[in-house]
Amino acid sequence: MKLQQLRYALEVYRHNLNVSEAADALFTSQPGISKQIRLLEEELGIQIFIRSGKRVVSVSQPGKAVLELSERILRDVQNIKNIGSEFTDHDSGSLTIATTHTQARYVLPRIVADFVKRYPKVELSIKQGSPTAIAQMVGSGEADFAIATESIDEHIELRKLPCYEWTHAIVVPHDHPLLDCRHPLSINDLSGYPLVTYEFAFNNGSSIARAFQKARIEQPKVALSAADTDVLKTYVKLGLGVGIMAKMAFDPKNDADLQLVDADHLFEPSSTYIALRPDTYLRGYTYDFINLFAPQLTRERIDKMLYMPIEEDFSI
Amino acid sequence: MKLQQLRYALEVYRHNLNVSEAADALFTSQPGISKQIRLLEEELGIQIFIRSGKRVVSVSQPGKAVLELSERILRDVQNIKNIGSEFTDHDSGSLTIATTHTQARYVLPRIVADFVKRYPKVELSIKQGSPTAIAQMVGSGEADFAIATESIDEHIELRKLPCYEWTHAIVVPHDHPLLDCRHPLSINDLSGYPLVTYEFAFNNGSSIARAFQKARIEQPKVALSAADTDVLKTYVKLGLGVGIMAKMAFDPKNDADLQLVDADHLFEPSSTYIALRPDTYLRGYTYDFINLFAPQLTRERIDKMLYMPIEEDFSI
DNA sequence: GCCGCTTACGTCAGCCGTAACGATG
DNA sequence: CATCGTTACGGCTGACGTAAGCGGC
Repeated sequence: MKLQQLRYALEVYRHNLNVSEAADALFTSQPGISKQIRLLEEELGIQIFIRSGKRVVSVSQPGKAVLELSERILRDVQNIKNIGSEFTDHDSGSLTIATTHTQARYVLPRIVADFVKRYPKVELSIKQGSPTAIAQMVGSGEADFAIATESIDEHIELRKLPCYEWTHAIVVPHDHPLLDCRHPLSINDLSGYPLVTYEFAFNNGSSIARAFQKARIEQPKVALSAADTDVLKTYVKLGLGVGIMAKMAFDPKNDADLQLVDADHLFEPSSTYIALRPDTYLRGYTYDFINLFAPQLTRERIDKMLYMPIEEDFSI
Repeated sequence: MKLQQLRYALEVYRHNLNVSEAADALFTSQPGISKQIRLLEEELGIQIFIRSGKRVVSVSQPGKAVLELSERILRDVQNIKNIGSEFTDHDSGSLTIATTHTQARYVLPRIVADFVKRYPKVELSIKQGSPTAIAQMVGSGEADFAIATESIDEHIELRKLPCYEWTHAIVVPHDHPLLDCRHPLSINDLSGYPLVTYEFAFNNGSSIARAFQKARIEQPKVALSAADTDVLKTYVKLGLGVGIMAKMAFDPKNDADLQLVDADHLFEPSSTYIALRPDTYLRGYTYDFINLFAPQLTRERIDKMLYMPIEEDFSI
């Protein structure tokens, strides 16, 4: 068994079982791929792929298991290579962060500025996506870690490091009737108006969803569900409704035509997490980035959280 | 990077950093090993081993990390090969069980008899050892799983599947004064006599230790601490003291010169676990063995326990 | 001087790429 | 007939074994 063979099989799998395409992606010849995969199958005594005539049409049941293990093996190979780079050239390499819009737009910029100053040789790339998408990016190794404010898909085994808490706020145009309200706002005050908020705001486990559930308002009227805060603010400015957004995303300068109303008492604070695979070798600068982002997360604390033996409790 | 190179490096490490010995063990030439390791080091840009002159004297810090990952990679490679065997020849292969004396002597025999009848082609081997030793055997992949009654070293990440509960009992010779006791036995009754019990009986977390602690007897007099029940019974027969042993290890036929006294009310029941690495591919017959041992552990339940996403809770 | 690792070199397996062939829809 | 995979074959890299060299204890 050769590492190449595993790599080839995986690449075919990732290219919808198209061998030629996989060959192109790996900058090698198509017959080479075919042959090595057949050799691997021969060695194992099983078919990884199911062929119809000469075409590869699906993955066999044992093939799935083989591909899964191959993935882990190749990830570990990458980990070993990372160890090398870490010690030869400890301040160059790459770092890929998957995150949501709010973080990328309102929180990360100053962190990133610090980071690139300290590590100019690190290729930093930030991938933006939905909470689900970023969890998958980390799960597949496409990103080194995710910064997520929303609950993360639970079926992938990721470690979550809590970073900080933040709160939601209400925004409205200056002439909005909600501002005439003389008492502290309640959820019921809000529910009279159409809402403008994040598309995942009413996901299970979200503090916004919980607040409305507690007030027994099952189906608040949502005028617009935005993927990001900029869109959200734009439509609030247009008078489409009352905005519920992360308070930290309010910018007094650019949002002068909006009025911020505190809502700390309406919604429980949310947590921002860093989520990463427990089985990756972290470069020194990765620890530093996390530390810049959340100062309480020192290298020691991160290691402890990542490698801490797992407590379990199975009842018979 | 080649799998061989990782294999070579690991083998050298396992043979006390002796390259020639590793070469012998792998049935290859010594220069080959040297060269491949150097090539690997060159590719990674780090020294895995530290050399003094021409001798390999220790493992570098990054080398430790590399070896650890290599170990996992090679385990996964073995897993892939196991998948192959499972589908080509699903009732032959090998199964290695690490366990303690009591299990091997009093519980496993009838299970093993059933198993070998069902799977005559499986090479079954049972390794006996102390609780710590068997945990290490599983951790290192030397054994497929452990059957343990005692608490297991926590720092290795093993999954524990509860199998059954059992209780301790008291044994004494027929003429022992303890038998004159007219009321139900208490811990205090016991403490008047020297004890004969297992050497790990007063380990932390043991139900025997807890029972004595609860009765405020810190240092019971232990006449003999035995590694296994047979030794224990032998010395109780000699009148050395009062035996505390697993009730299931009492054999009315062979132990006719001993008197069994129930002690269910004195010691909490203990649990027997099967402990295994969560990252191994289990052969069909392995599931069957576990199921023979603990009928409630069906393949589905085992899978669920092994692959269940892990709940975590880290506070800031 | 013996043990243990490295260097040097010849041999050969096996990986890869090109080209021709075959099957499928 | 166009697309996709297999078979056939030659070139070449690189892994391995043998033999010789050399630094430590």
